Formats: sequence, structure tokens, C-alpha cells
Amino acid sequence: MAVVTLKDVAKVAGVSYATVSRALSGSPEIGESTRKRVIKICEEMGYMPNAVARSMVMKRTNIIGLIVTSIDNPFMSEMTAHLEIYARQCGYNLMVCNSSYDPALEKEVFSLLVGRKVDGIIMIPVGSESYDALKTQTAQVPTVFIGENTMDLPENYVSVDNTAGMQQATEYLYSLGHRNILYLGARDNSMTHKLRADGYYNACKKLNIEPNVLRNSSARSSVQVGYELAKAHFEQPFSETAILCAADTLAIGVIQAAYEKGIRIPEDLSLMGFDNITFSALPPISLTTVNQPKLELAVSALDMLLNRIKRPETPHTKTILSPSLVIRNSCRAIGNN
Amino acid sequence: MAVVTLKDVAKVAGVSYATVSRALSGSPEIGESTRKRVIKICEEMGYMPNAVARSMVMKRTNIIGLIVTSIDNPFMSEMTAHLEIYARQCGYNLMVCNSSYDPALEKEVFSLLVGRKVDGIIMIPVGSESYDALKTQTAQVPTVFIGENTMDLPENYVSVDNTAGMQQATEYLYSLGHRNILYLGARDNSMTHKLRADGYYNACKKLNIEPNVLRNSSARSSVQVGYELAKAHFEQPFSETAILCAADTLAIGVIQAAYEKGIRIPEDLSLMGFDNITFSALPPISLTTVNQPKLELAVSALDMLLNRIKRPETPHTKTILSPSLVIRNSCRAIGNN
DNA sequence: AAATCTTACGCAAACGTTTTCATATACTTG
DNA sequence: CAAGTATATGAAAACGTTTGCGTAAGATTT
Repeated sequence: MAVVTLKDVAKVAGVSYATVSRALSGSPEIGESTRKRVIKICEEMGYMPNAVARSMVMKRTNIIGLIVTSIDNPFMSEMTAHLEIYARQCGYNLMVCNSSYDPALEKEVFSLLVGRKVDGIIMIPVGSESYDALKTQTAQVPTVFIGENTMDLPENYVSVDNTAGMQQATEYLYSLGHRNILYLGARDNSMTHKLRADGYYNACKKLNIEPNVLRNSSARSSVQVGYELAKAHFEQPFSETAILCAADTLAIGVIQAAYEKGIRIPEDLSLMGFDNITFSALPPISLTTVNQPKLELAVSALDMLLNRIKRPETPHTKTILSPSLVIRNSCRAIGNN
Repeated sequence: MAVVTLKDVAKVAGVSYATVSRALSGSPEIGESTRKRVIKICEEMGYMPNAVARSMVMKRTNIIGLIVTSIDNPFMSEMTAHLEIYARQCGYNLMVCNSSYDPALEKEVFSLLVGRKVDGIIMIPVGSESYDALKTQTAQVPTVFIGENTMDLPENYVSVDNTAGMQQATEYLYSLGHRNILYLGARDNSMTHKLRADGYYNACKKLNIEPNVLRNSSARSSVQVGYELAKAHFEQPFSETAILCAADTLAIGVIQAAYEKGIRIPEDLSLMGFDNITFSALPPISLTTVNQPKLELAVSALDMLLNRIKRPETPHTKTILSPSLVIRNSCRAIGNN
């Protein structure tokens, strides 16, 4: 039960503990014979370096903090999986925290991670206010944002090109003959969602069709919210032939509401989402959507962060990845007259 | 950029740094006036305790390690969310690792967490061999297993009663008139799945129907595996009126395969799963299943772990939670003749 | 008023590493 | 062979806390 330390090993090996440390760290200034002997003794004694003590002296924990709005969200959990695996390969472990879509909590866990002396933080922010609130905090530790960006603050972030993606989606529906497209789930408290809405507006202008937006006043885009918005919308007669959702989760909520109303997709109504979460691919759902490349997002974010950890004084950068259309069976072509 | 330490605060306040420490820790042996003054200075200077240094001396990190097979799995991510929130309320942070369904990697990350001096580990094991492989390791740090258990090793674990749940599921199908029920996805490399299969066998014996099992020879139960098993099965004529899956993910794969074959659920085939993941509730899927109470599992596991951390010499315990049937629309009653 | 007890604080050790600097030994080289 | 140079190792500081112990000063008791 007693934990073996460097000193214990040193005593058995009859050397100073500095020597043991050097033997294990692969330092060149040590004799080959003693190195082998010490390493063998370490193995026999089951010595395992104390990462806390090492962090203490090296002023580096090899931990990176990850703040997500909710790990219980297919998009985030997919990305977290990629992040964790890649981070471990790079010698880092992940400390994961939920902000639960609460800016106050987000700030709190950020401080907590700073106190834990994580080497860096990757964060999927609750909303665009996150920037202001965290401005002083992000100065304390290298931070990279995923998915959320902003014009005025040159923070580090990686994101998909939300505007281009949503514009592409709108144009796709147009190409199928849709002229009356409802954009469902616009939000003002998230830059990501503003940019997505921009894509829709851009396309409308370009294609000369009338924008038609149903806003989401809550703080998040969930299946539940999509369901409620659609349900309310379906209460009254509507003329749209297609619904374009700001997120896949919303679209799945719409499916539910449509199902209850007997509205068939895509026969009666075409439907699109954005994100391409795993479950959108399942045939019963088979949602046409815009893909966010989760692996690339994860890898880019970590690369960017590791870079900043190494060279903190480097200028801030951003990486914008290209989204891509994923065509499934939730949209149909209609004759437009 | 320079980090404020206890010493800095002490210097400004004109006291020893022991006094600052005591002021913040709420020690009684300190004057009320100095306490207030010191705390105020701490706030002004933006002092934040260094958790690493504290861990060093207190021999406690307030970190718990979580090893899941894959965070990118709705069941695990739901539970992780609950765990993280509850743990944080208890003053702990979560270090999350994927074992990626690989026993060797599982062992490796376990060691890694031990080296990190986590206070305890919660683990969803890859399979029942995990116990043997980790026997020496679990002695080094309090460990609690979730969902996986075993007869011979009295490890700490919390689990749902898999056998009772699957027996209940089988009986439910029987009550709908099904006599030819295919059990899809049995696995030998997981005690959980053995116990679930036991539930099916028990029910068959009790109800006097012939067991009919399609094994899963891979290491995991994924949508993909379910799809492949069902697809192969549907190639040839089959006589089953219902398929009972060892996991919801498998059942969703079955839906996909059935869809492609034009087999309607529940009209042509009844289908059940086990786990009750979020997406099983969506109307297009609407899977009748057996619920695993994720919140209760998470809370029980953490309580058990915290208990062991406090009193490591306490005897091992197990907590078995009751599953419950969740009836949706993937099963139909048939006339049995 | 002397003796005792509290109270509030400082000193310093300890936690387990890494790493700089010093030093002893062995090895070159002129 | 003397002097210098590598080479291998040890001693000790440092990282930022917590906490046991010691001790002044003040409060209480007799």
C-alpha cells in the first residue's frame, strides 16, 4: 500500500535520487550500466513517478481543460472523444467540465481549471457573451475556442464556416424548387447562430426569396426546443414547403412534432439540419444536413492550443474549416410555379 | 502574467504566509480582523490557490478518474454528464479517458491515472477480463465499476439488475403473444452481456419457449454491429416475430437493416432494446426498451467511491439498481395459435 | 500580583520531483 | 607524469502549499 518514491528506489540502488531521476528521464549524463540497473530496480519495485510532484517543479501539468456546454450532446461527445484520444497521444490528459449552458457556471469552471494549473483550455462557449466575461481570465492560460467566434475580439478559435454552410443549405433547398423556406431556431445569444442565420439571409437575398424566421429565445438548441417551436408553428396553417433548422437536434425535434401532427417528411415537408450528428444518419431519421468535421475541429483546436502553450506570445489565429452538404432523405424536389 | 502566490500576499499584508493560508482555509486559530484584512488583500491581488501545490502536501488531488469505453456513446456520455456535475458539487473534478474498447489501453490509462494521483477511479470496463488484468492495479487506488460485475471477485460496483431486466423484457414480448423471439447480440466477453443473456434464458425456460440466440463476436455493441448482424440474418427467411437486442444501439442497427429490407417495425417484426438511450425515445425510432437509471447509477457510483476514499479499509460493496420497462411503439401484440 | 491558560501568529518541515552546480574519478594529451 | 578534460554522480535548492510546534502577548484565575 505504501507508495514507492524516488528515494526508496535510490536507497535500494545505492545511489542518490537525482541519479534515479536522470536514469528515467533519459538524461545523457549518466552511465549506461547504472541506468540499466536503476531502471530494472524501478520496475521490480513498481515505481511510478508522481505526476503531481513533477508538475510542481516543472510548472506544467500536462493537463488540458475542456469546457463544453454539455457532454451529453452528440456533437460535443463526438468531439470530446476525438480530443481525448489525440490529446493523450500528445501526452496530455483531459479534465472535462460542463458549463450546462450557464455563463456564470462557465466562468466558475474556467477559474477552477486555472487554479488547477491546466496547461491550456479548450472551450465550446455558451454564447458570444462568453468572450467579455472571460476576457481577463483567458489572459491567465492559453485558450482556444471551438465553434464560436466573433469579429471584434481576435481570440483563438477554430470553427466551421457557418455562414457558407447555411447559405449552401438554403441554396440546396432552392435548387429543389423550394421558395418558401422557414428558418427555425435563430438565436441572438450565440455568434455561431448569428453567422448561420447570416448564411440564410445571404442566400435569400441572392436568390430573391423572402426570409422567414422562427426564433429560438432559449439559451440552447435541443431536441426539446425544436419540438416545442415546431409544435407551436404547426398549430396554425402554414405555407412553407421546407424547414431549415439551425441545428440537427432542432430538426429531430421538428420530426417529432411533425410526426404527431401527421405531417410526413419529406412528402409534406422538406427538412434540413446543421451539424451532422451521428443519429442524423439513421434511416428512420435520415436527415439531410451540413456536416461539421468533428475530427478536424478537434485536431485543429488541439494543435492550435499546443502551439500557444509552446509560444504564448504568438499572435492569435483562427482556423475556419469548410462544411459540406450531406444529402439524405429528408428533402424532396417540388415543382415551382 | 506573473502568478500571485501565498508569499506575495503575505508580503503585502505584512504577515507570514502561514497566516494567509489559515485565513483562507477558515482555520479557527486566527484573529477575525486579520482574517478579513487578508482575505480582502487576496481578492485585490487576484490570488488563486495553486491546486497542485496543495495536492502535494495534502496527498489528495480532488480529482477522480473516469474510464469509459468511449465517451462517444450516448449511454456513457449521459452518465458522464451526471457524474461530472455531481462530482463538481462534491469538490471533485473529472479526468476522462477512453479505453476505446481495448483492454490493453484500458490498463494503460488506468496506470496513467494512478500516476496522476487521482483520489479514485470510476470505470466502465471493457469486459470481464478487465478484472483480472486490473487486479493489482485496483489495489493502488479506490475503484468503483459501473455496469459490469462478476461473481467471483468482490469488487465494488454499481449496476442495474441486467438479468431481471432482460427477463422482464422477454416476458413482455411473451405477453404480447410472441413465442419465437430472437435474442440478438449476446457476448461472452462481457459479464453484463452474459447476465442479460441469462435473463433471456431464464425467461425462456420459465415460459417454456425455445431460446434462439444470434451472437455478437465483436468486442462491442454498436449500431454498426447491430446492422451487420441483422442484415446477415435477414438474408435468409426467418420465422421470428420479435427481436430482443442486448443493447439499444444494436436495435437501432436492426432498424436500419429492416428498413433496407422493407421489413416494417412493428407491423412485420417487433423489436426491443436495453439501456434506454436518449435517441430511443425519438418517435421515428420509438424503441420499447429497458431503462438503465443513469442518474442513479452515477450518483451511487460516486457515493460509493467517495465512501471508499474516506474509509479505504471498508469491505467491498455492490449496489444493484432496478431496471424498468419503457414501452413505446416498436412492439405489437400478435395472435398466438 | 504572580501564575496559569488562551489566543494569534511566526517558523520551519514536509510533500516528491527536476535541475543546477559542485566534485570525485577516470581518461586524454602534451 | 603533470595538467587538463570528460564523465558520472551527489548535494541541495526550488516549486507553493499545509500544519505541528513554539512563543509572545493578553486574558483569566487565585
